[in-house]
Amino acid sequence: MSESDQSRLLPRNNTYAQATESVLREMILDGSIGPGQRLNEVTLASSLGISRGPLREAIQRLTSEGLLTVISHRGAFVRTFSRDEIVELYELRAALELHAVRLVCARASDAELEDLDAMLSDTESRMRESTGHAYPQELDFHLRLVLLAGNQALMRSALEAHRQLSLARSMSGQRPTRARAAVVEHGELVAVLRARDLEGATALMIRHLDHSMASAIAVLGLPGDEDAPTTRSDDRSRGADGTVAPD
Amino acid sequence: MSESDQSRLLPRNNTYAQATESVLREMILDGSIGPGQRLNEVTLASSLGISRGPLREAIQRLTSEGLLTVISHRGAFVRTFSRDEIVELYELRAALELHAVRLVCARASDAELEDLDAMLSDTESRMRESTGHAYPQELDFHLRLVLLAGNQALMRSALEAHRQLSLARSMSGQRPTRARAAVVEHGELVAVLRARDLEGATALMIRHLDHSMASAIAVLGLPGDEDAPTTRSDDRSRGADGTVAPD
DNA sequence: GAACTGCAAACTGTCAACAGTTCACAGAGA
DNA sequence: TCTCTGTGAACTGTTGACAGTTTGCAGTTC
Repeated sequence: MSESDQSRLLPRNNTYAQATESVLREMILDGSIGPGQRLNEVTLASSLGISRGPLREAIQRLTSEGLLTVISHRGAFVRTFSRDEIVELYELRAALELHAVRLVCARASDAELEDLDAMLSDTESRMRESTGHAYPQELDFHLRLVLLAGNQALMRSALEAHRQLSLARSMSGQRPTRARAAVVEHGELVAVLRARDLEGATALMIRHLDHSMASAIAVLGLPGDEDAPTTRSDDRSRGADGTVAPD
Repeated sequence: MSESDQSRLLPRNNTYAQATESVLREMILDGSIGPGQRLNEVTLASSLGISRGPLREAIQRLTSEGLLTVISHRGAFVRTFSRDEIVELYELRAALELHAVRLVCARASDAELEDLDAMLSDTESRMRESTGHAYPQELDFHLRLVLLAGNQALMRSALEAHRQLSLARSMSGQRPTRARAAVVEHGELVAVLRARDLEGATALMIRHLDHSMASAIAVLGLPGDEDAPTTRSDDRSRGADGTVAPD
């Protein structure tokens, strides 16, 4: 956990509740608060330098975003995901991103697709010179693709699904293994998109998501159909840098 | 506004905040609080017999559901929709429901599809004997279809999109005009689904959603690409029974 | 008459205290 | 030794009051 929590929260967001929502989301996604862990309202509020009111509002928002689970009179817990829930999220992504592919194929300008391609090459070169597990977290390739579809409602849903999956992946302490393969598949997808080949793009996207899902589930060690991991408090088994498998 | 607001809120939900969320959502969707109208926290809280805390939590939740818009230091407003936003929501529905069609076609049992068909006939007969604008609001045909896909994440997104469109439709005081046509198209869709004709079902769904969107936009009188209607307070132009165009 | 300034009322954002529930542990009983 | 019950600490849900912002209006100036 970075020690900037006590610092001024309001330069960007003009309300403690909004600022707290951002800070909390970050803490959850980067693993500062591990999956299954409970959020103690009075401790957390005082450590953030605010009172429980704005904190509770932030918790409500993150709950409807699917990052927290709150049980009445018992508290808010960082959400954990069963194998089935992860499959469902990938199915949701397929629904959204396959439609995004259709829209992009029909609407995006050549220049926009070229930008996407350039961004991808940039990622690739940065991955080559780094140790391999530094994946740019800023804005995922898939989210950029959805952004190109030019539909805010679609983007919002996609972002939510991605955040949930990012949290789900953080349930394992594993290093990413599929980053390079994913980038290659992204490249293929952009190529067929630039050729306006909708059928090809659709097929590639389906295969890509299947690979990604298989990798995620394997990494999480959830082979069977077992139930959701129960709420284990104090499991802070993740790495310090917060990078998790992309995609 | 029904006068049950002051009555006990907690039989079903065990928290005032949860109960208030349900009550407020209903009030928004049935038009008790018109689109664009502002929610006065102290007035509303006292009329619900609670304090501002739980009310504010409910407001946060409905905001992230897309039914309210809150502006810092100015208040929460029932959301209004521009033409473009409605188009976006229909596009989102297309993404979700076309995928649902694929899943249902592959997974749903014959018995489940038969149930869906029976439900439809029931709706049809009830529509025939009523005056025509009483459409069963309980659970829309499309949502039942998504439910059959057996994916909670998908269902959640679809439900949210439907609620937003339901609110959008309530912006006009018009009676529904397309209910009968919609039911017919639903019947055709179920027929091809029962034949496991994925291509046919997809085509029908696309056409059906296009019709539905065109009707919604026409009814709302938003022909051009004009901006979002600005926040008009005190526009209570809707009918009293809360029924709005289906679909 | 129009535009600007300053003030007051109304309202939202935040806080600290109270109330009700949950949970863990100690002690009694079998 | 094990199970059950009761009690108290810890925590969440709710409340009422305080603080800061917005907004409309009155008064002033040009």
